[in-house]
Amino acid sequence: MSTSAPRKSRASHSGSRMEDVAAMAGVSMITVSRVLNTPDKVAVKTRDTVLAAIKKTGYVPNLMAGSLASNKSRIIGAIVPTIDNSIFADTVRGLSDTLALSGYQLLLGQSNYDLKTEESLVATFMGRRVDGLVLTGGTHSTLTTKRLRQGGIPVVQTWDLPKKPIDMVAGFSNFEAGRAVGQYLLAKGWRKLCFAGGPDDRSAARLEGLCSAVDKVRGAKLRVEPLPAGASFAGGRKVVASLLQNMALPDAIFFGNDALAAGAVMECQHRHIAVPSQLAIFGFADLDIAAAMEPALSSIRVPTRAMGEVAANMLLARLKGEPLDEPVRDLGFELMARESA
Amino acid sequence: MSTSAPRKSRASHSGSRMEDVAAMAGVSMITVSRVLNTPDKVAVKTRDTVLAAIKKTGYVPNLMAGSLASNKSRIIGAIVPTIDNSIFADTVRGLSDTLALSGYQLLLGQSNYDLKTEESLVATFMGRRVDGLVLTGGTHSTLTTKRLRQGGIPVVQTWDLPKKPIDMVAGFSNFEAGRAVGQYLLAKGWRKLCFAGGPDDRSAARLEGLCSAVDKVRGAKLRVEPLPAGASFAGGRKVVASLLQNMALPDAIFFGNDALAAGAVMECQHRHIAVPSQLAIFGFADLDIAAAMEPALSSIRVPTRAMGEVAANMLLARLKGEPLDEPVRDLGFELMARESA
DNA sequence: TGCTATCATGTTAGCGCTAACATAAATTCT
DNA sequence: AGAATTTATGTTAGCGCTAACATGATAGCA
Repeated sequence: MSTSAPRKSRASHSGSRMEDVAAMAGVSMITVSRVLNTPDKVAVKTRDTVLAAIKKTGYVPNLMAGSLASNKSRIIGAIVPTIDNSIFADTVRGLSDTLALSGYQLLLGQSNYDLKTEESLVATFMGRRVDGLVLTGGTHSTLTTKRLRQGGIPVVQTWDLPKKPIDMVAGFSNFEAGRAVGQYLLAKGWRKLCFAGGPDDRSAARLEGLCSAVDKVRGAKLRVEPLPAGASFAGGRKVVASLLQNMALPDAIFFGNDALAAGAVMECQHRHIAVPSQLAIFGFADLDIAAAMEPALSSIRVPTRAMGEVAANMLLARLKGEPLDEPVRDLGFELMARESA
Repeated sequence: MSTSAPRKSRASHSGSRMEDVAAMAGVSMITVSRVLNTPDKVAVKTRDTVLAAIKKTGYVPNLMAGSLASNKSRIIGAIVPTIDNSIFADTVRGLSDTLALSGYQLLLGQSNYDLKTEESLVATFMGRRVDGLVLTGGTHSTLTTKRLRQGGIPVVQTWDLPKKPIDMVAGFSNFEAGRAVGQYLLAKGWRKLCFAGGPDDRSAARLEGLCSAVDKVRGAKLRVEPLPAGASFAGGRKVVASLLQNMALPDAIFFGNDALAAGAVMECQHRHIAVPSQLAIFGFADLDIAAAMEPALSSIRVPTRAMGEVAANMLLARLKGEPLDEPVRDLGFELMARESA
């Protein structure tokens, strides 16, 4: 019989607490805690009594209190430029699925391609004591980088291969991807190339790669068509339309995204421009639509989901204290040569 | 001069704590707390001193500790079937953006269309003491419903109009959407209709609506082509191919998703089936591609992003203690009549 | 000028849980 | 059998912060 003191002042909304369960089961609080966290360390009989008490009281453990006491939140923060872009969504899904298997939750933030926003998200996430952090890309504000280097929590950068990683990396080389596309298009004989992509640093890296290929071939020219962030079919159509209007139709366009590229193909069909003979179109990310449409879209297949999974596994390994053989993993990409280029 | 006792035993990884900042600024901890949470209640001069101390120490407040003490987490939980479907991604984005404006973060969970998974996510989220919860759809396990009704936290259901809402709703009627499509297709003279959609309850509601329209018209027939969850262009192509193979091509198909519908259109183009004269195709969700493709896809425009925004605002209002005039909001839908049907 | 209202800050007492150490009981070993 | 180990449970002391109340200083008003 225990003297369970009734709840004092500041009552929370919540129902029963661990104390109530412990009282009902006739054990101490720590035993209840152990039943929940390390059941193996509790005798089967005791465990069953406690479990019964939990069920009876409808006890829901307060994980925030647990996190504070143990200094482990079981939350991983992830920051993506935007979630309404299916390519990042796939990475988030890979992350979320893998983390869920180990009982971790995902706190999601969107930077909207803005380093300042990312900076404040990182600060908030650190304040919430996330156990780990996943970032998109390799470019961050100096404050962000500094905080993360000092913070002592594991960090994975994805979607690129930064030269000076903060900690771990699960990505691929945007530069090499751009170069591969350049070499491919040039090998096919096209000389007037066009790059139509967003303003972010990963697009920039692909553009650099493309440039490096173009620079190697005499007579090859490159035009850059800057696009706002956020890919859309309509955007792709517009690019073709405006290029045509300016009498500046190139031989081939490398888009920052398959949605843009697909839109461009649609515009070409509308205007009876033959793809690829009159205009070759190359996409990026190898979305579902790329292989499904006609003409099928040539594209770069990127390990979208794998980056999320690998990032999650790297974090989990680190959190378990396992040594990591390879903190920087290049997951590669694949050039999918199809009909459109 | 304050006697700042050095940190005792169980040291956490973290840097400075509120105590250190308070000591440096020569004030009590609660003043630091107020500078952070209710700056208006602190004299400007004191505030500046404290702010300077915060900057100097690089103090990052431990939000978990704050949450525990105040019983407010500033975290909203959201559960979607899957994030890699752009339609839910839009809702998540609306949520996240709106919540961020008020300093709330989003804890994201994926149910994979499984009520048991949803149930355990709800339990975890409640354990984390989220301040509010956003659910997709109106069908949940009885335990989930019970827990949420008792839990006392604000809940918003989205993407449907449940008959017995748990709490608040920001959705639209899938039944009415299905019926609207049925009436539209029938009015155009098509009689052999086909429904190709997923197994979830919202698809089911649309199918019911479609049925109710079909039942009213003599000679109208409906065939159901069950599809796995998860829309894809390739899936849409397959539907047409298999229907054709079985010599069972209907007059019109209502798909559960624009990606499926777009795939179907592509397959028709491939097989030289005229759309809509030989086969009408109707999509759902009015994704970007619907208006951009050719023939443009008829579809149901759904307030994807708005549902997220409205859900967020409902939660925020409730958390501020403002009374809510309309706990159930039907955000409607719009039938976009284009070329494909 | 005295008396109340307002503002600025401080003190006390937890929020609900777990780490670390302590103890008691059951087991193994020599 | 007695010491050394293992297993099962308990006790103590916080994790880092904020609510609630208390206090002292300043301003407002007749």
